[in-house]
Amino acid sequence: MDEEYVEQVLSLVERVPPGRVTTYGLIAETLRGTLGRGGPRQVGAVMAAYGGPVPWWRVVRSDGSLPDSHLPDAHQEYLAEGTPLRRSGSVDLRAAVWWPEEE
DNA sequence: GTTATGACTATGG
DNA sequence: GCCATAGCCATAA
Repeated sequence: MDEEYVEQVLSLVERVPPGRVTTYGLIAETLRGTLGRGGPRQVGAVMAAYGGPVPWWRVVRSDGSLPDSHLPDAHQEYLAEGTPLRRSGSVDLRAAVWWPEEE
């Protein structure tokens, strides 16, 4: 099944360094390069189903804002990790974005 | 095969 | 950066 896809997604999320974040689209593109399938929405679906154990707050939308429901928890983690935030509470992507390949 | 749905993205305002 | 709209990938009914 898509167990492999799930494994890859979670693996990448776990690799994100503290204080940095990545986006659904970046993960999706990386996996599309290796597995040749999936998309941002699939990554989101995987996170919704299996994202519990991993640092899901380090995965944000392409504009730096977060999924509606996670703001309170995520904000707390960002403060603890020193993730660059903007006044609105969204992440400052320009400073915090992390590309899976650069590790 | 067609529709609806979802932790999405690109584009225009 | 935020809002609305259109497009995308995969799954389910």
